[in-house]
Amino acid sequence: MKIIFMGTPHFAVSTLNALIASNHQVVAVYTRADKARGRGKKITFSPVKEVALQHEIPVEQPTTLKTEEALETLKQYNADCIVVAAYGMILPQSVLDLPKYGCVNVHASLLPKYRGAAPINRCIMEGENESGVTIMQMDAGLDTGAMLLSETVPIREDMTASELHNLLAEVGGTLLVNALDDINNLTHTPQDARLSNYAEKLLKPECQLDFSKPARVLFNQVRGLADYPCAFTFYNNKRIKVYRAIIVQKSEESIESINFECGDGQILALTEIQPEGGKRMKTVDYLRGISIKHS
RNA sequence: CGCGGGGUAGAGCAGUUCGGUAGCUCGUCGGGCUCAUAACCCGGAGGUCGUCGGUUCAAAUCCGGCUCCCGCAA
Repeated sequence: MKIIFMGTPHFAVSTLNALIASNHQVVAVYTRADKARGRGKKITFSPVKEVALQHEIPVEQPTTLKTEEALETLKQYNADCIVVAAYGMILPQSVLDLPKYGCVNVHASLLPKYRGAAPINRCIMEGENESGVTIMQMDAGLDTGAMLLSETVPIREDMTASELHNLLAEVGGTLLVNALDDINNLTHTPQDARLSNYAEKLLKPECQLDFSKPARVLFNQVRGLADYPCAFTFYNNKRIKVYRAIIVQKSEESIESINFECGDGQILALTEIQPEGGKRMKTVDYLRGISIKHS
C-alpha cells in the first residue's frame, strides 16, 4: 500500500522505520514544523524528519491540516492509508475520510485506558504492572477510535518510563505493520468509554518531588518521569534531577545516597541524580565531591 | 545574539579572588593490622589542568579566540 506517515518525536521513529522496512511504500512524511528550541534557540528538526530526510522521503510540515490547500497537497500523494504516531496535530474529518483505509493510529497504551498525550509516563506514575500498544482506526475524538490490534507488555517493578517507551515503540512498529498487512480482515472493536481515562500532558510542577507523599507514590513518580522530563528536588539549595530512587526502611539508610523521609515514614533514597550544570551520576559519586566542599 | 553553571588522575570535586613544587574523597595496585567490617594504618602507580594563542623569569591561576558538556527558559 501507499502510506502517508505522520509523526514527530522519537516514539514515532520506530514506526516509521518499521514501515520503511516493510513491503509498504511511504510516499510522504508529515511532521510538526521546525521549532527554535534548546539552548540558544537553535532550529531543530523533529526526529521523524531526520529519518525521512535520510531516506529521501518527501517531508510536509503544514501548521494546520484544516485548510483546503493542505487537503489538496495530501490528495496529491494518493495514499491508501495514513499512519499516525504521536504527530501532535488534530486531523480534521476531511483528512480522516480521505484515504481508502482511513487513518490508523499507533497509541502507547492499552486503550481505552490512558488516552491522550502522556500514556507511558502516566501509566508508570500510577503504578500499573502492565501496558501495551493499541492500533486503532482514528475518528474525530481524541484516541477514541475503534481498536484493530493490541499487544500487552508487562511493566517490571523498577522499570522507567524511558525503558517502557523504547519497548512500546519497538512493539508498536511491528504491530502497525502487521495491522496494515492484514487490514482487510481486522475486526473493529469499539472502545468502552466507561473504562477510559485520559493521560494528561505532563506539567513542570508535577515533576517536583513532594516528600509529604508516601514513598511508593514518589518512587513511581521518579520512574514515570525518567529519563525525561525527569523528577527533581532541591538539595543544599541546588536543583537536582532525580533519575533513580529506591524505597528503604529507616534502619536501612545508606550513606551512599541522598535520603528523604516521606509522608508514610519510609525513606526514598535517591541513587542517581544530576545537579545543575553537572552530568548525570550516581549519588555516591556526587556525595564524594560534596564532602570536600564542606570540609 | 534568551539567562546561567561547568571541563583539573579511572569517578566526584577543591585549588583560580591575590601567578611560584598538582591537592582531597573514592577507586586501583602492593604491604600491614583485626575474630570481623562500607573498618583502620603504611606505601605506590596514575595529570599535555578541554583546546589554540597572548602577557610573564614563571600560568590550572591573568587576557583573547575556539570547542565540548550541562541546569533554566522556550
